[in-house]
Amino acid sequence: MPKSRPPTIADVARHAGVSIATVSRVLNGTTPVQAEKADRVRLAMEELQFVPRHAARVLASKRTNTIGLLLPEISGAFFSPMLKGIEAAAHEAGYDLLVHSTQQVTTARRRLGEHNTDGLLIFTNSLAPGELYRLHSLDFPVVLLHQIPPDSLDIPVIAVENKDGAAMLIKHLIETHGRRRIVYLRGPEGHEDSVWRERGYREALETHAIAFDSSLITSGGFDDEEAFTAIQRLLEDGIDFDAVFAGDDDAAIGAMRALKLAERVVPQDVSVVGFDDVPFARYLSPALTTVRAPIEQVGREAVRQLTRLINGEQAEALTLMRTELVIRESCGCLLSSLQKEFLTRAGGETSYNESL
Amino acid sequence: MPKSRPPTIADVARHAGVSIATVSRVLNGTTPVQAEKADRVRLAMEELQFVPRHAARVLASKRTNTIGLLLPEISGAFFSPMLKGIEAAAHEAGYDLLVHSTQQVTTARRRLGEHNTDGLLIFTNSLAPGELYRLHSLDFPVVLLHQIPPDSLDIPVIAVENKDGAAMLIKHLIETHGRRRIVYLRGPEGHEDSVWRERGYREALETHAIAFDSSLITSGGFDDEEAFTAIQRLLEDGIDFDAVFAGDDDAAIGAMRALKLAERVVPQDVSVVGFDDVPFARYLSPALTTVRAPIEQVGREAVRQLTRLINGEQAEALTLMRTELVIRESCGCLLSSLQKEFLTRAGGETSYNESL
DNA sequence: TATACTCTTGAAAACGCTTTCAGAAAGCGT
DNA sequence: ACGCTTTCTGAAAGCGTTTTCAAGAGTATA
Repeated sequence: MPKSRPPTIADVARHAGVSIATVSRVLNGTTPVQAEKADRVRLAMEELQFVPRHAARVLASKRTNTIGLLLPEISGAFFSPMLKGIEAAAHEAGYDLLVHSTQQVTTARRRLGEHNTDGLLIFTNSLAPGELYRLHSLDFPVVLLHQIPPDSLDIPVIAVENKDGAAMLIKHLIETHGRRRIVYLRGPEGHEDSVWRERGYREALETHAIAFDSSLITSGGFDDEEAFTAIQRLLEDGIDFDAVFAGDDDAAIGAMRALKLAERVVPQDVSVVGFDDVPFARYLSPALTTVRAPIEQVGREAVRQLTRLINGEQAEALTLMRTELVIRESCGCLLSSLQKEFLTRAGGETSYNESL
Repeated sequence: MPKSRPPTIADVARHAGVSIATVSRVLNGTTPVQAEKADRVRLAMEELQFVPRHAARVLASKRTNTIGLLLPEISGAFFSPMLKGIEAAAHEAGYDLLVHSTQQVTTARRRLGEHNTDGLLIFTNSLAPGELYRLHSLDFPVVLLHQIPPDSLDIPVIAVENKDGAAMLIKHLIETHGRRRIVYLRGPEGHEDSVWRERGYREALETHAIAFDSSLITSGGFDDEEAFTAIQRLLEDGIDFDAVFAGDDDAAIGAMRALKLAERVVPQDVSVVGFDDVPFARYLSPALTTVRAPIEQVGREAVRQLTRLINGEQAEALTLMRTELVIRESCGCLLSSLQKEFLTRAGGETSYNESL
């Protein structure tokens, strides 16, 4: 047995006594094949342990059956559910998933594009605009996640209802807890989500005739460390505030840490709310009040729109996934009896009165 | 301009006045090319916006420059840092990353293997043994993460020092906090990590001459829900215990929840410790004492070993990454003053005495 | 019985690169 | 000048599929 190279379609054909074209046909089900022959082919494939070479199929058929995912970095609690949704949906649609993170120097890296994928999912600003233009001009299927396309290029976008979510949150803080001086911890520069959350924030303020105070806006960077220092700075500067709307849940953690360190009790002294409702949000203490963004769904929906594009169908220009207010404790609500005890202040100070 | 198909190497060659072989050579740097010609080629590539088709290269060169990652499911706090390490290392080594989760029915799915990757990273038991045998018999590069190969096949393994980590943890519980009836929440059936952690647990018990009590061992499934019900069952059954060693941090969360619900205070009544030190561990309250597993490093190391295998070099048969004890509060240690207040029991019962 | 279809099938032409192979050009020692 | 290397280059042969295209075998129609 000198010939130990993996079997090809030709080997299968010989073994089954048919032509390679026929093997290809039973492989792809493109054209009917006489039942008995098809069985012989299948048997031969089984016996030879034949696995078609992906590259050859791609080269011949011009379809990669692969979609690419581009993201700025792999981190934060947000990432995992999104990837889960994307992977699952891609799988179901029969696509493989190629993942690239662009946090590192992209120079000289084999890029994701027409040459190795059928379409691209692009998260936030993980791709240079130039490349985006190039792909667009090629009519290459692309879907943006949490990012509006530059120059209103007609590229489908999937995002969550940031503005509404933020507005609900702020409204709750104002109406239920009487907060009026609410800090907004903005996300990273140029981040779409952050911009819309700020609009929701302002809208809610306006509704309640509370003047916008720019000294209450600072950057928290969707990151717990950054949020931590941001709140510390506010405290040092003696800025007066009674609530913090963190740009996302990760930032909320940082905010809570800074407040605890400064002996400001959450939620009695200061309410803290986040955004996303990542898995650990409910396990913080106090449990984080936040807005649930259907992260996994966003991933699934993105794949759905992308496959449409790939199939030459029309895709939704903008898909906004509904967000939902998740009220827990960090705003001041809903202290379950078993956790209330932990919240009672040591020195016997005013213990919190359940507001619901 | 009727010809709008993407340019091929032939177009570039024509445009630069050289043969396609030469273009290929400047593309890959395989053979020296006259400087002036090389420049012409590069210029032509630039002008035509030439991007080599991945499939064609793979087909011709038999190298995919892609590695595959197979995992049971995308979830848990553990996942994200591991993927981060893998992606980064793969990127640095010049490989693309194909991700497959096998949580769903794998039937009829285009699989990962020789036909579309140069090597595979296999996490826990995300691959049927039969397929593993097949790949091994083909000498296909494979590295296992957190899983010992069946029948001691010579497949490299990357794992963390589970036994030592667990032993350190249990030792700490016994020596520093005087715990003697320590529950062990085992991970999912057949999970390698879990087995070794149990060995560490037993070893530590033995060292301190504490008899092993099988009624203290139950399954927590590396999952917060499962751990929750497991602890509840223990409580209902009236099993007496003063500490819980959760199989991992996710399970620790579930355990803490169940204990709180049963009004057993952590860490005063019961110490709880986890394993992994996932990002949120420090933010739980009380902050989780656990063992730090260098998850991201595991990912990087796995890629390193895999690329060795791909390059025909020898790989390390077993790489055990060092673990490190992370002492926080849930064992009973280190109550920072600002969090102590939250731990004081409501009814004015014995407040905890700092043990450090 | 001839005519026109409908089904199946195989031969062969792509698909876009890499890589061997041999030859041309250039450099070198004598 | 003469052979001998050493460099560089192009022609052409794959790589393993899919996909025409045309033809053969039946079947139904006339």
